[in-house]
Amino acid sequence: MRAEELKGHLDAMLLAALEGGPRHGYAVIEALRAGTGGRLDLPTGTIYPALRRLENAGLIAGSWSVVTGRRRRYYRLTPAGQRALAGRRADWRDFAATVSAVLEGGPCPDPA
Amino acid sequence: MRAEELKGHLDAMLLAALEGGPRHGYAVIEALRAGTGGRLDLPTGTIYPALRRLENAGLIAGSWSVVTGRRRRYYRLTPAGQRALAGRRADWRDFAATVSAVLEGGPCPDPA
DNA sequence: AGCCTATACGTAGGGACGCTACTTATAGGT
DNA sequence: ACCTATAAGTAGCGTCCCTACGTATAGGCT
Repeated sequence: MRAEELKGHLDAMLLAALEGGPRHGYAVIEALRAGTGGRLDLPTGTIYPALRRLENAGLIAGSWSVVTGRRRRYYRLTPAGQRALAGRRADWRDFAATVSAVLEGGPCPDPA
Repeated sequence: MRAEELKGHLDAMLLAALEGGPRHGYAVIEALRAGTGGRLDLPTGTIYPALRRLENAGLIAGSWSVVTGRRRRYYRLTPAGQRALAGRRADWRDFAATVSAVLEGGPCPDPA
């Protein structure tokens, strides 16, 4: 997975990863890795700033808790986040259809 | 189409737009617009630098010509560009499958 | 003649974003 | 004592697409 490909689609996947219930950052990484058969293995330097960004945007809400001595920050989707997720899903479908039309569609005939 | 979504996928679409034969920049814009039903309407400030980038990378080759008094730069795929296009197509399929698995797949069950 | 639009190419600068590399800290196994 | 897994975070970097602008010709309209 090339890095540039991901740009603009990470937020949608993070929101989707939180759709099934609150998760902390490390668990999000593992959920995405497991959910994609290992194809998506994001570094912490990608995840943690992205979660902060989503939190600042009001799409997710975080809270600290301590489990077996380790501090964890659990994030849950806010109502705005659920709406954003629905929008991002629609965006993705539209985007995927557009790119597929160009890449998978036959070569554009020369209009000349 | 949000801007960030496109990142990393433009090159593949430009290569695909040139697969049917040489085209100049302005014609590439129109071909992509027509091929996607107007969903992809890229500004010239996106296309021209991108074509330069692909040319510098050796994936396309450009040559000037003059048609009805207007100068045009026609680009054609190089053999390396054809190989790159095949690779990018495979990348796209893999990427699309990965994102779809996360967004369209059911919510990841809580392992707890 | 004067003006506007379409055609056609280009650059400069900026904003957004994900990654690399590094730091801090606890739990548990060898 | 050491190493790995778990868990969170930051600083700085590089890439990339877009906005805004500049240049020029062809052709239609008034």
